[in-house]
Amino acid sequence: MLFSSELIKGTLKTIILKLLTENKRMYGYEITQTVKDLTGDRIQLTEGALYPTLHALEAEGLLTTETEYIGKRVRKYYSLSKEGKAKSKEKVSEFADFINTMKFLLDIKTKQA
Amino acid sequence: MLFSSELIKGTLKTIILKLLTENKRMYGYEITQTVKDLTGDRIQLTEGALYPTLHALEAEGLLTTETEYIGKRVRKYYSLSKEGKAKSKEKVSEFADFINTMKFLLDIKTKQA
DNA sequence: TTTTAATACATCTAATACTTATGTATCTGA
DNA sequence: TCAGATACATAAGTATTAGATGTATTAAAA
Repeated sequence: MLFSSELIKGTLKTIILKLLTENKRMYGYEITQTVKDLTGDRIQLTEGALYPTLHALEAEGLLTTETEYIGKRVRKYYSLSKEGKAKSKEKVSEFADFINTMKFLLDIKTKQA
Repeated sequence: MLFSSELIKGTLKTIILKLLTENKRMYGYEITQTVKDLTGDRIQLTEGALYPTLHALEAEGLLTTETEYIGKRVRKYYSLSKEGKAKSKEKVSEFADFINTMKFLLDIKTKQA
């Protein structure tokens, strides 16, 4: 990863939930590629982090799954449950607050979208 | 802490280095109070996290120390070494990039300073 | 045609960082 | 006088995750 991995710690769940808010359903590999593409290779999720996190989110009842076969290959799609949608908003909002707090603390100017 | 602690993970060194860039010298307790004040109680550093980190930064050669007595009480001041100053810029800059990347990824609008 | 790279799932170990708990001691104000 | 704040610090336990490894299929290149 381009970013020191410590930085990304704690943001993985938020990233996954947000992506699923916008894409309805995604599978693991797709998530890694989408994040890679959207961040210009700056964030590359490792499988060792991704899959345990997906399983954890599912166990928390935030994600539901459906399995499909593409040819002989299994593909497992993840979607947000109702609670997942609520949690997603909450997490993104918390992260936005965090960014503002840190911007102030570190006196950072960010680009405006 | 108001922020879920996972969010703050990986930012402690950056916060310390940045504060020392602006204050020349600070002692541990002062750092915890300054962060608490500047963030409106949203980030409260615990001593169990702070002191090991200060010692680690010192061991890396990024900080220098001087001990003073206030009455009979010891106070240990930390300052940035030359390498520490460089590292501070680097860390803050990396974090700024990280924020921009995450803002884009999560589609967040932040307040401009 | 074979073999390499990409797709796609997943687990395990070791390292790291942090929280929580604990410990010591001084100073100040009610 | 004694509780709360100041001030240092370590230790044990928890959690996260990078990196390694494993399995298998499919597509593309050599």
